[in-house]
Amino acid sequence: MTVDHRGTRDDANAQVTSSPPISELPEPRPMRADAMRNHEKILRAAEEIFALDGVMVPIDVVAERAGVGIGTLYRHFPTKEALYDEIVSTRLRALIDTAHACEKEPNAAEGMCTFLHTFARQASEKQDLFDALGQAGIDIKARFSDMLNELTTSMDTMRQRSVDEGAIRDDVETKDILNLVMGSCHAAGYDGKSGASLERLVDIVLAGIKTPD
Amino acid sequence: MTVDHRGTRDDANAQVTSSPPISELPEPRPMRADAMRNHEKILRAAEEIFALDGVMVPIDVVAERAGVGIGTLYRHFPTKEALYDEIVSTRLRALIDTAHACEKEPNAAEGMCTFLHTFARQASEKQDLFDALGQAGIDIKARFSDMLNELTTSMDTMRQRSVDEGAIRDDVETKDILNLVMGSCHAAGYDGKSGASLERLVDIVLAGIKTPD
DNA sequence: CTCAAATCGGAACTACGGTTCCGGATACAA
DNA sequence: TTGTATCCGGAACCGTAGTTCCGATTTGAG
Repeated sequence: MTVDHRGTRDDANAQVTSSPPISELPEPRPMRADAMRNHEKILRAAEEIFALDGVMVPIDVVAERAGVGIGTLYRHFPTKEALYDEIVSTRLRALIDTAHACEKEPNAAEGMCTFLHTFARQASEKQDLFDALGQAGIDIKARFSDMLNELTTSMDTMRQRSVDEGAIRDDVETKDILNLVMGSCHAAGYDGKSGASLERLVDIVLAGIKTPD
Repeated sequence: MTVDHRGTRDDANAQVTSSPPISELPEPRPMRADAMRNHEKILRAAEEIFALDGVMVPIDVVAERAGVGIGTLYRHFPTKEALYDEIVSTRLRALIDTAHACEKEPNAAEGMCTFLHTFARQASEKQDLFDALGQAGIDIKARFSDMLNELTTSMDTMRQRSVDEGAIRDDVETKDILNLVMGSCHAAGYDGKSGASLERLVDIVLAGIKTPD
């Protein structure tokens, strides 16, 4: 916790050696071929492992899976969290895009339905996403607060429009819906076969929030 | 993980010194007054702290709160998990009793409703209970598997009877309901004020599982 | 009051996960 | 081919949390 997260490492700066105020772009050199290859390998390994085991996996497991040493991993990502950020924010971004797409659906309630199903599937397939969204406490959420805001804002648009349509009740908050769906993911997750049952659970939530009678 | 959990300590055995087969109760001596007092203090402190902060609190925090040293704590409970067990199983027991009581309700669906509300309130007030029920993975659940079984069995009776009454849909599993309600607790928990909103969330779940139309 | 048994307290040990450091290997420009 | 800037690997280091150990203290029977 409370990590600095700034250039203690040679990330991609430290170019200018003398004459400070020259504002030319000093072409930071492309990165060696093997380094680039390793960067990719690490990213891919992290993606798989985080998806399967969540945030809690020891960092060296990722390194091993990628087939590189720990030192190498840390050369490319200054912190475990930095690596984690990379993966999760990509996934969050995709989710946000989906949300924006669903917003455009003429029938708001239908858009919401579509989105929640996608959301649930994503969260239950990618353990790391699930962790970021629910489990792990304040600190990890704070890290993605901007994206999280964008997501809930988008969801809230859908929700409000659905309420206006008279499709869902007006006394449910967006965050509630989100957490209810997370509950579904949790339930489905422990079964192993997260297939059909997840769909069913999300439908239950949808049934629960729709306008009575 | 994988703790022995058996008498590496002087818990309350080690009585017979010679002549093994004498089956008299060798009165293990009542425990000194101060020891008994400390035992109580530890239990009370653990109850409060676990309720507030969950399973993750360092053990020495509990000791400090109880006003005893770590050594003393370990004299009374051979393991952090042992202490944790004590607290959680008490709470689980109470929950099970409630479940059995609700089972007796003539109107099954109503009983279920009552139970779920109690359940939700308990889980959101006692962080440790919440942890044991949901969060923390396999290992911690295994520890309470017997009680958990008793609980879900009782719930399943209610559920089945409600289905027979035609009150709730027949394609929802008990565990699903449980996890949905846990989702509600999670949602309510982060607000701080877990009061009214929790009630509402549980009602949403109930609305979701009731027979359509 | 006296003393041994029981108990206390916390320093020290262990295990584990994140991070740093640096000698050795490698890529690639000249 | 050669030289060096860059990169690699993993041993070592640090902080955290659980647990053990043992000298100091306290209880309570005689």
